[in-house]
Amino acid sequence: MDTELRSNFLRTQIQSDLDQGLVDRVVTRFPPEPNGFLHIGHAKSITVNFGLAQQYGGRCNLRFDDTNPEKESQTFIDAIEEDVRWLGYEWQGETRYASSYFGQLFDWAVFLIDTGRAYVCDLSADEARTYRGTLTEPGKNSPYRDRTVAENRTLFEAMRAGEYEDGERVLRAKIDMSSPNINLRDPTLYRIRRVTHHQTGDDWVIYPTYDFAHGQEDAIEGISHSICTLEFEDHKPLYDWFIECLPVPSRPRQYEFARLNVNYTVTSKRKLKLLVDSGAVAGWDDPRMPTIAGMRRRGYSPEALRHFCEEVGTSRSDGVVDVGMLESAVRNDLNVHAPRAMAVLNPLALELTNLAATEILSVANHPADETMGRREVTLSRNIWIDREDFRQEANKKFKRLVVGKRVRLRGGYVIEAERCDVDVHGEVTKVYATVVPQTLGEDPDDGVKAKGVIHWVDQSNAVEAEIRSYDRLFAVSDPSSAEDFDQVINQNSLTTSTAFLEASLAYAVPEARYQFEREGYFIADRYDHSSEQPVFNKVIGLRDTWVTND
RNA sequence: UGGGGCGUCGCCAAGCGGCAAGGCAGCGGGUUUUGAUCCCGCCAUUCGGAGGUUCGAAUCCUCCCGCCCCAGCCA
Repeated sequence: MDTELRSNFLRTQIQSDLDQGLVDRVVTRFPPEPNGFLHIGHAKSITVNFGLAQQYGGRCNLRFDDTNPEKESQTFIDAIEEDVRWLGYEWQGETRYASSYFGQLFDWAVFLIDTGRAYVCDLSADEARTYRGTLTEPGKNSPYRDRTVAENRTLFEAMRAGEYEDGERVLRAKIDMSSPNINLRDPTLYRIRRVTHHQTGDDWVIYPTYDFAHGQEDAIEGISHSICTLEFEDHKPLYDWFIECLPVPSRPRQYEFARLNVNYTVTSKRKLKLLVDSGAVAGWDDPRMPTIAGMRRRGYSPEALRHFCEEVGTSRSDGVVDVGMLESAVRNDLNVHAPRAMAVLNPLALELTNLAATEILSVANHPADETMGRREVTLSRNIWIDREDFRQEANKKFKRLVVGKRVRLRGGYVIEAERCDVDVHGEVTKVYATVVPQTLGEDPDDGVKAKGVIHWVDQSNAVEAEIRSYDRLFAVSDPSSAEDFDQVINQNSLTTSTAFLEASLAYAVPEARYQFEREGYFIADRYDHSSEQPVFNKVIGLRDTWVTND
């Protein structure tokens, strides 16, 4: 699956910067906060940042933006690193942490104080909000705004030394309380938080805010293009203000793109956490979750995800991508890479009354790729077929087995149904059929061709397996607009059943993907599958254009 | 009613003054031992709207309309 690189504003910008000699090397970074698992929106950001670096021969860093220890943890750091690698990317050098720059950031805060550009403010959070004004009214200066440099230094050192309670004081930039851009109304640079940090332990009781940290982190790492999402555009003047006021080692530039939205799913860490905490799903990596770990367990491949992100494009206009586009990318990849096998999910017994002895058939593992080889499949007198593939009578549109009619057993013979057993409820319990001789690889001599092809599994060595079929987690296209998740969650998003697999599938390893012919794509569960107790997750069904009107 | 963005086919999205790419979905037809795949064809005289500049505008200018973001000591 070749992915054409299409033009977008970021590539145009970078190409221009390179051509004009504004930058000599592209350096990007993927900067997640370790407060949850990565989701499809992050996958987009990852492909954008690592992809750009790759395309232009540059580098991309992985940096944890860990400036708010309250919600962060090592667990998330580990999961995120694994996700990035699994997606197929390797970052430059060691993993970076905003927290490893805390010392430098503190010194720069002092520099701002010394140059009269920052002050310690004693206003409470509520008071500060009042002073900030509103969208249409300017704010008022804090009564602490004109403290002397000396006083500010003393107070800020005392904040660091832990002499004040959480929230008692903050360090703020002195910019413009009447700016129409609220981010410039003396934003907070440091706040007091007596929280043990997952990286720095109890070294600090004050932590820098995102605004004061991010640009400087970029400058320290020599980031040339700091790419983020649209909602940070209003922060750019502040980002630039710090870069210009501080003796930073480089001059990074921020660029913003529209975040990825996909219908029938949510891409908000807060909402995903809600799903996990409420027990609506089994965890962050539940196959129904739009997290990278969830999609991995579901059976989506890194290639499919990368291709999807490229196909969707990167622009500055908000939009909602149809989940069908993601599914298309998944099917596309699986169609090419997944070996075929047979499994019967809804078994109905069928006896081949004229089959004398068990035969061994050679079946191709892929209809269009002979390099995937062939496998041997046994055919015995008793086999399983799918209940949906048999009818006592049907119209001409039905291309499966009907009493008195013929179908071909995939990879095997054409058979003809003679009769069937029916129980007291009218349900078919067993089908009897005969093998039409001389039909291995050729049509019947009598000219009566098979109506279609059905899959089957030999009863004599069938492997029993648990099948977990997934449907979309939400019943509505825009679940994020709902006030209450309970209203929009699809209560039947998981269905478990037992299936019979062809014998060769007993050797499937965890995370191996197959197409169970005519059923869909399946993956051996990463955690629960074993040869003794096979467990397969349904990745996605085959495209189905069959109109059920017969 | 302040500031910042965005509006090109049902959904994404190229295009950057020279006469509307591509993908997804959809619709026809062909091939097929998967109702899959594959193949062929169709699918915006028109770019939120109205004016204007120009030989020529989706691309430039003006006004209007619609949608998104910002008032965390979150990121």
